[in-house]
Amino acid sequence: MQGIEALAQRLRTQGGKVTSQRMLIWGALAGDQSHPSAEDLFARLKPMLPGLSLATLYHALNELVEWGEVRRFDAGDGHIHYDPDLTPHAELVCLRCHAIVDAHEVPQVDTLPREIGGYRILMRSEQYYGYCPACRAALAHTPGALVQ
Amino acid sequence: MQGIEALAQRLRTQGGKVTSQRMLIWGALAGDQSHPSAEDLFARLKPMLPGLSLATLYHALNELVEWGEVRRFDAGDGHIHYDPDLTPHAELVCLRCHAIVDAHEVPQVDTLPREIGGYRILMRSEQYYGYCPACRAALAHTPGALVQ
DNA sequence: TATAGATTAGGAATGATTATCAAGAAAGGG
DNA sequence: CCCTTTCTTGATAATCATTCCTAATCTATA
Repeated sequence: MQGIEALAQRLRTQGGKVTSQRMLIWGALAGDQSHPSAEDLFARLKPMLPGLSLATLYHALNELVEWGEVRRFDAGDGHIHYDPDLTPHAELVCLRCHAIVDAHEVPQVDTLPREIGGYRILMRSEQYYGYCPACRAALAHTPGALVQ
Repeated sequence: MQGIEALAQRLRTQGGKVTSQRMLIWGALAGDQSHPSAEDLFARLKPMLPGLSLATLYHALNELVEWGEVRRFDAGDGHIHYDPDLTPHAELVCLRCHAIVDAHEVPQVDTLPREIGGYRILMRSEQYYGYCPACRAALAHTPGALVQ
């Protein structure tokens, strides 16, 4: 039920306007598994929307997040990352190099509570923080016991 | 086992130095449930450490995060928030006003896998995004169906 | 106490994100 | 289909959290 049509529908319902920018931004994000940053998306969109402004992109992304269409999260690298995948899944984030990978190994309950503590819940986010294989190897040569 | 003594111990083990700044920063954060930002902490520390530099605070916080002593996360308000509570718990984050509350209602497994997908896991983070009671009320007057 | 190396303070620099506002589209009613 | 209203966009300036840089200071160790 989440096609570009449904998004347009939800936009109109809320009094928002369906513009080519919004549709293309959403289209560029939909199905993406790479957790892109705003700049990643900007570079990707530039060819098909040469006049696009960064401000417009940020604005549209913030709206998508606030409407519960897209999730944003912090990997510790100074960039905000966006993820259109709202199905239950966890991410692995490296504390050292900030690499991000989806963790499909982690079991998930696929029912999201409608409400918790008075909050109306729309999305859920789960991250596991640690050291990626490469950084583990790099840290192994360190005297300390950071990585057992 | 997590006193200020234990932290000093771990610092020394890794070849790091135990400084009053680090101890006070960690002390100001320990036991805090308010998910403070760097600026919150700076204001709190200034009285007891007048010469403290923001750069030092940021540096210390980044170290604490990288060492797995403290968790950082993004509430969407343009600030990084820090949480010293590494026990399994979820947070509720408002997509509109960015209020953050611990969600003790959400059941947790209290065993953290040592490793997932090659990553050495140190911490876990779980957030539920939606609208807080106040924002739900505010949005109820909106024509759209954002909050059913 | 002397030395080596890590850490800090301070301020300048960086750079991602937002604000501003005039110009340009969409929605909706006639 | 035209008009009006309202929302959205683009361009650039502004913001402001965070990081960088360097000399001075402190910790650990002998």
